[in-house]
Amino acid sequence: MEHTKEKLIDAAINLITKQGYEDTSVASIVKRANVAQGTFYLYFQSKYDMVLAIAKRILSHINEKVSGLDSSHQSMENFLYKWITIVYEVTEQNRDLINYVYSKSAEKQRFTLWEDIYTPYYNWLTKHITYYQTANECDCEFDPKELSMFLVNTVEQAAEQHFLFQKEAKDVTHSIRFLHRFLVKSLK
Amino acid sequence: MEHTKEKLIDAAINLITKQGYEDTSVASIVKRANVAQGTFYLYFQSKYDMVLAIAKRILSHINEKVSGLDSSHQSMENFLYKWITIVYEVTEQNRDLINYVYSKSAEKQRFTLWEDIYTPYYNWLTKHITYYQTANECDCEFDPKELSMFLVNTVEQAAEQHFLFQKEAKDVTHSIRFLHRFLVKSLK
Amino acid sequence: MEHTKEKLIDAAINLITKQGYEDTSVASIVKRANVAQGTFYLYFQSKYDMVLAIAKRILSHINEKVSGLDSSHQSMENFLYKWITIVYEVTEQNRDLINYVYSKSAEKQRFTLWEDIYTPYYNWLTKHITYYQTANECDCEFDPKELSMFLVNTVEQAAEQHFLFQKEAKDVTHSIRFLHRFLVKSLK
Amino acid sequence: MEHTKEKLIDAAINLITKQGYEDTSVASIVKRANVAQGTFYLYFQSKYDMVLAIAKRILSHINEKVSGLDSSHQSMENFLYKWITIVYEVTEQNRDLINYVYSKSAEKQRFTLWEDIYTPYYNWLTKHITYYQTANECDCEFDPKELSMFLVNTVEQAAEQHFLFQKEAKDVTHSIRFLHRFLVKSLK
DNA sequence: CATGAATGAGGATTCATTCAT
DNA sequence: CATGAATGAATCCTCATTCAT
Repeated sequence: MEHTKEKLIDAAINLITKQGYEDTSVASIVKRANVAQGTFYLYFQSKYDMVLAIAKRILSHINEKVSGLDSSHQSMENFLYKWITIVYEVTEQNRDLINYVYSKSAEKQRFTLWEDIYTPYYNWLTKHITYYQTANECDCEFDPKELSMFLVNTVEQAAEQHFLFQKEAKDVTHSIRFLHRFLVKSLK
Repeated sequence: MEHTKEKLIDAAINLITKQGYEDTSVASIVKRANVAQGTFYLYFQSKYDMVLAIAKRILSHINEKVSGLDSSHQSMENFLYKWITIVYEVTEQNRDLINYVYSKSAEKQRFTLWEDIYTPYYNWLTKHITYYQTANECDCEFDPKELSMFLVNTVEQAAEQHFLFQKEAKDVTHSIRFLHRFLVKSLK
Repeated sequence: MEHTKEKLIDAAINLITKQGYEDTSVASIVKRANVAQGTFYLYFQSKYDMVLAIAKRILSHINEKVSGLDSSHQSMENFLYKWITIVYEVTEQNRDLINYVYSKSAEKQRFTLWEDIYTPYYNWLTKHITYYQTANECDCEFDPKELSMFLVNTVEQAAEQHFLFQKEAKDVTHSIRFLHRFLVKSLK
Repeated sequence: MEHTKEKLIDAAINLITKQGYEDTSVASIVKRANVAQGTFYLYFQSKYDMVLAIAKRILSHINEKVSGLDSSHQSMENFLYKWITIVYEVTEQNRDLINYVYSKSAEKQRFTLWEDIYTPYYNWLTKHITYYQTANECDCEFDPKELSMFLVNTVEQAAEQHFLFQKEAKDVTHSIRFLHRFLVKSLK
């Protein structure tokens, strides 16, 4: 038995993924979740508030998957490859959602919130990059924090691009290898 | 005396840049342009149709700036630096607009239009990359077309990221240099 | 305390009867019903959808009145006279509405709906005509179904005509008698 | 070379016949007539004014066709058959237009105009009915004027009905014969 | 916790009509 | 006679949110 809040989030993710945020009404979300209109506001202060909840869930999803990755037991190349693969997986599942959250984040007022959510992710990568720099597997001239942000954005962007244009029919593996090779060359 | 269509586009860019697409009503656009509500539909079939007009204008703006760049008279490193600088400039001016157009392009139905608009840009870069590969200034193992798309997206994404987080107060030059160094390492 | 949907239908009938369908805005309907604009769409999918609801109500109104008529207990002449009288009564009450529904029914796409609504009425009359043909009170050479449709339309049309031109000031009884005599002569 | 006014009327009839009056914009009429928007108001005071012009044209069309019919040279049965046939022809050509004009006539303010237009038609039929009553071919107990109006409306209504429901696929001749037989029985 | 009817401001779009050229 | 850009009120409809039960 699922909790009502979970049902709402699931319904929302499902619909937003299909139709985008603006085209997904609260009415359609509650309908899909099989609860009453008013119930929505028992769990979220507003429609936007719900997006934050979703963003948190996605990020925790990423964190979960990513927490298995450990720099101390493998080369940077391997680490990178595994991480890229994970990002592609998560992106495929949350494509439009991520897309929306990005675009919405441009609204200055709410921007800080989004930043807060992403910061742990950046920190996680920074930690590992620092490790590889210490281990001399990664070019030390890059600032680890700057590099982390750049990498997170670039990999996500490449993944989005891949799934958006997927009619090009190049398979995921090809796309991942291209990206991996490109990044490794720079990082070494 | 400006033409009415131009007045409308100017007003729209102005407002969308400030508030985003969804939060900019046709009413506010015509008000800012000082024309009647109906006049809008003399020049655009719909609100969405206008975004396309704007997108075309931005792209032609980019094309204009970029057409001065020539691979035959300079090294790849220089070429890349100048191109990145241009992208940063244009992005600063059209930040939220570009952001919106991206997010909207995720809607599959309208996707082709967007692709049509971007294709010449990809082609332009592909041409120059091929040149540098021939001249042995660029790693030949990358597929030029794939590489072009990746670079366009990555550079735009980096620029957007920079201006979005600009409170970090790192100056543009720093950000551009970081990106340039990263890309050059891979491409060589 | 009246149900909201009834309030809306009442307001709509009232206004459409006075001003016609196209000149009656949803805004004026909700204003007259004393509910909010959005409430309208809680009960009808569209303005047109409402007309169907009204049409159904009128037809059920007719059916109610007409269901008391029974061919087995009276001559065809009496039956016809009573039926005509009922049609005149209902027409007087719903004149412009009926008029509108007819004209709108000309739109092919929505035509079937209208047909569905009217069919039971045709069937009802067909049944009684068949009875009178069997009883040899009605000319058997007419196809009962064809005749029913013709009669329904002719009687309604005559009633409409009467109330439209009523400044001619001929009284209803006169008009009904004329029609009755004309039809009876043919049917026998 | 057609006169501009004629071009406009032709375009209007064409479009209204296809889509109905309310769904036919002045813009679409002038477009089809290949003239400028403003030109429309050189020939008609308003959109409604144009409908009157059209109504006149249809009626004169009917008059033209009908003027060939003469009661003195043929039996009432023949006369009636020929007249009904003409009404069916004209109705087929002007179906939706007639439909609209009827429904619009319900608006009281403009009603007189429409009556004025139809009166000559009623008079024409009244004249011939009187003739046949004198010649003892037609039941003298019917008031000729009342009868004329009834017949005009009934025949037009039957014709409209026929073409509206034409999927029933009964051919025109069948429908005309049914009507003819019905009316003749009464009139004799 | 849950309901769902009601709200009403706000949105995009249409269109008959005008008027300066 | 003809043009066609401009008008702006009016229309239908949507939707996030509230609140009495």
